[in-house]
Parts: sequence; C-alpha cells; structure tokens
Amino acid sequence: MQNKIAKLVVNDSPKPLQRVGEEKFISLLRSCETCTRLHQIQAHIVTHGLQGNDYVTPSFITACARLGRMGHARRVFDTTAQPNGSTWNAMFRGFAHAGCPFDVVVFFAQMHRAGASPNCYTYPLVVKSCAQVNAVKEGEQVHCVVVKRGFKANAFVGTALIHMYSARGEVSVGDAYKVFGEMHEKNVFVWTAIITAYVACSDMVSARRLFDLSPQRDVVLWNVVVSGYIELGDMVAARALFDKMLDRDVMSWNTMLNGYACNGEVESFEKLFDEMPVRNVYSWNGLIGGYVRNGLFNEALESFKRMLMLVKQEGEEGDVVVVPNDYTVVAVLSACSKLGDLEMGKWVHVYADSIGYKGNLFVGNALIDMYAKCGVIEKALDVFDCLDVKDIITWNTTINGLATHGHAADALCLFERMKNAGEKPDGVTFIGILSACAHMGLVRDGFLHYQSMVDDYSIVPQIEHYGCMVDLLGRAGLIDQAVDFVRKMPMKPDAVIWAALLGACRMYKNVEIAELALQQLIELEPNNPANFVMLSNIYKDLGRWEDVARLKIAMRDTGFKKIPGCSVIGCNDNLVEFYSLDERHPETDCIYRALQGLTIQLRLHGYVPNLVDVAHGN
DNA sequence: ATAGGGTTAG
Repeated sequence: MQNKIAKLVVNDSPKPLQRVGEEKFISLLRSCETCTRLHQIQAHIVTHGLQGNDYVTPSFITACARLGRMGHARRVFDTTAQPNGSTWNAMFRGFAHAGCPFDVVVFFAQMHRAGASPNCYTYPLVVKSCAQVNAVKEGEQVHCVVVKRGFKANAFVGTALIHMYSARGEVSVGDAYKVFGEMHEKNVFVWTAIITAYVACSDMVSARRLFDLSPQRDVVLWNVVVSGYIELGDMVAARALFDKMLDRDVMSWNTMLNGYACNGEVESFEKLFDEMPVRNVYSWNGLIGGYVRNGLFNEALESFKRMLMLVKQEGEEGDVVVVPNDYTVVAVLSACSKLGDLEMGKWVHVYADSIGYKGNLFVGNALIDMYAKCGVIEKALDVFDCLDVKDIITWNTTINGLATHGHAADALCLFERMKNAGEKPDGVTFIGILSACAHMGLVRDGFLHYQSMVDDYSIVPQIEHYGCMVDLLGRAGLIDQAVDFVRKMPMKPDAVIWAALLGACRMYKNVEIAELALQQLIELEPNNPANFVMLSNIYKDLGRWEDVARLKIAMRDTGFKKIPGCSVIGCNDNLVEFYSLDERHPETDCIYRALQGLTIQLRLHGYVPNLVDVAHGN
C-alpha cells in the first residue's frame, strides 16, 4: 500500500512534491510570531534548498517585515540572485510598513536599473511613498513608467496617482483630474479620490458637481462630501446632504457631531448625540470634546461619568460597550484643569495608568497641565520626570506651570535644561520665560531672553510677547519705558497690553498713563467694567473722590456690572464656589474660624496682608 | 501559493 503511493508521487514528476514544500513554508511563515522561530524556519528553508525560491522568498521577507526586521530582510534580498516582482514588492511593502517611504523610492530606482519589471502591485506602493516624502520629480518619473507600461487604467494605480497630485496642493489638482479623466472604467474608489482632492483644496463646487455625476456613491463618498462642507463651516449644506443619506454609518454621525462641536452649536450636537442609533468611542469623545471646546467643563465631566456608567452596565439596550481611550482622557483632563477639579483629575490619572497611557504624550502633557493648573506643581513635576520621551509641549507646559505658580526661578532652570536636552524653544516657551522674569522683577534677564528669542531662535515676537514685556517693565515700575515699548510695537496693542499697563499704573499710582490706558481700553472693550474699577482704585488711593464718583457714573452708563470674582474649591467629591465675604455655605462659621486661625499663623510668620485690596474685592 | 486603493477626532 505505502509503496503504491510512493510510486504514484514519483511517477507524477517531482514538481508537486516541491510545491508541497513551498506551501508548507509559506504557511509556517504566515503564522510565525517570533524572531527565534523565524530563524528556525530559515534554517529549514536552506536545508530544503529553497532559498531564493520565487514563492518562499517573498513570504520570508513579509514575515521579517512583520517582526520589524527589515535589516535581515535586506540581507536575504541581497543574496537572492534573481528576485522576482513579488520579492521586490515584499521589500517595498516592508519599507512602507516600517515608515521608511524614502527607502521605497530609492529601492524603486534600483529595481528600474536592474531591469526588473514592476507589476500592478508595485506602483501604488511606490507612488504613495513618493507622495509621503514629497519626491516630486521621482513621482512624475514613476507616472511616466506607469503610462509607458500601460498601467494607467488600473484603478489601484490611478487612485494612488490622484492622491499623490492632490497632496501637492491646489496647483496640482489639475494633474490629478488629468489622471482621473484618462481612466476608463472608474470605480467608486477613483471617484472618491478625485472628489477628496477637490475637497482638500476647498473647491466644494467642483467636488459637489463630481459627486452628483458619480455613477456609484457609497457611504464613504457621502461622508467625504459632508465633511467637506463642514470644513468650510457650512453646517447648513452639510446637514442637507446628511439628511439625504440613505445608509449613514457611525462615521457619518460622528462627522456631523464634530462639525457642530467645532462651530459652537452646542444644542445641535447634544440633540444629534441623542438621536444616534449607534455610538462608538469617537461619538463619546466628540460629545465630551465638544463640551470642552465650548467651555462647558461640568457637562464634559458629567458625560464622562455617563460613559463610565455604560461600561459598568455592559451597555444596556443595544448600546455598544464603549471604553474610554487616550483621547477621552485628554479631553477630561483638560476639563479638570479648567475647573480646578483635582480629585477628578487624580482619579483620571489612576485610570490613565490602568489603560497604559505611557505610550501617549498627549496624555502625559495633559496630566502635567492638570496638576499645574490645580496647583499641585510637585505632582506635575513627577509626571514630567516619568516621561522618557518629551516634546516641545511637555517642556512648555511644565515651564508655564512653574512660571504661573510663582516658581519663576525653577521655570528658568527648566528652560536651561530644555536647551541642554537639545529641544529648540518656540514662541510659547518664551511667553513662560518672559512672564517668569516679570514676576521675579528680573528686568535685565527678561530683556536678554527677549533678545535671544529674536537673535538666536529667529522667533518673530507676537502680541503676547509684547504683553509680557510691558508687564515686565510695568511691574518693575518702569512705566515710561513700558509706554515706549507699546508705542514701538509693530501691531496695534490689544486690551491685554493696556490692562497690563493700567495694572502697573495702579501699583505705582501713575494717574496720567492710567487715564491714557483706560481711554484705549474703553475703545477696545467698552463693556468691561473691570477697567473702570482699576482706574477708580487709583483715584481712591490718591483721595480724588470726585473722580471716583465721576467714573462710577460713567461705568453705570455702560449698563454693565462687574461680575464679582469667584473661587472654586474641591471638597468631599464636590465643587464649592464662594465669593468674597460669602456666607452661603452651611458650615460658614467653621470655615471662617479655620481662616482666622490661618491668618494668625501667617502674621506670626511676618506676613502683612494687603487689606486695601481685600476690601475692594480684588 | 505572495499581495495593493478612498473617510472621522487631539
């Protein structure tokens, strides 16, 4: 019996036997998960004499690429005498997958020189890589090869070319359209590519015309056009198209949700969220992020809690179980910073640890900002130290956190560390640095940093930087120099600048400049009564009561009342807000007793409170 | 037998 089978196989020529071996190795390579295993398989391939085999080699290279071993793949490739098209393609795919589009372009030139023939799988990979590295000339050369070898009608190749030209901006959308026009047999992918190209250069008229002409429209194409209108802020047109859609998917709903959120239409996105048939994590992120974007931080936290409840209940009534992700965490943390809700912030920190945020810098940066804004600068620094990769945002957030919490000296130290670490400061960094100097009264250092910003880093000062400089000079009592700085600004000073000057005038009792500043402020923000109060306080300091009365009338005439400043403090899982001399809290007596105790302690340590400002509610 | 394309949020 066994003899019979052996005889049959032998008689059938040796080819099927080799084919069995090839197939075995291909399937082994496909399921290979570790490098050790890869090397074992490689050894077996060699003993079977199958190295350089037309079918096994591409699979081997693909397995290398999957395990991140492109160096090894390359050595194998270099020892392959006659690499076939699939072997070349496996190399291209590997480089592209590893994020090395440049190597793809270089390798394609090598393929061309070697006289090997690309096939229809080669071109999309190479064209896409040219687009990624902005290889304009090479991209056009590949396009020429495509035409010469008769691949321009291929839908895969065509979409890649259209995408490449559209990535070059509106000047090349004509080239993209030319590729599109020369293709017969266009499928929905090709139509989507060209319509996306017009959407990308904000030409919604052409995009819509092509959309109406398209013989086939799937949900992706509809979404592209809807998001095109949203990009231009035309929510009415977006909604009209959205309403016409027959089968909307979650992404269609999410696109609309985010569109409303970006355009400040809070009620619309709330309503849309309620109407959604299915919600995924993006939908929830859109809702929470939408609240944050529009300043509704409490609503953001409430929605987050709702989301967590859903996780606990394992998604009742058709709701898909939605687990918060890194983006959710970032949005929630920024709401915590804005509210000063440290307890929630800490809870989210633990949660972020549990989902392993360490790979995500956005989360790390948001944590630093949250702790800094909630006044726990030590914890902010802990998070900073724990991040092994830092970006410019990390440094800026921490420097600004230190600067705004009176740790100006530490902010300047960190700035030096930043430069030593090879991170290049940007305009935002210098806002932190200049304000740190302003708070410490370091006029000379402030000026040196300002000069260094312009000379060493070629940063053009923005209005915020001028604001910092006016503040720096003003706080130091150099009012005339501050005014000089304002006069020499290349742009029109804004309210922040005049308010900084007015504040300095208050400190140094300079009526003349204060009146000038107020005049400007009345023009810029006629409805802000705080400006009147500031000048009024200067008159008070000088005992000019008639002027105080005059201003009071002027202020009343604006019809706006100054909203009293209010503080918020987290207490037993709740946020309590209180005003100056507030007595609304049930435990008012106890609170004031504690405050009195603190005041006594402060005085014992030599602190002299500024009672004038307290009495005036500043 | 190997293997490619169009969309959404920081």
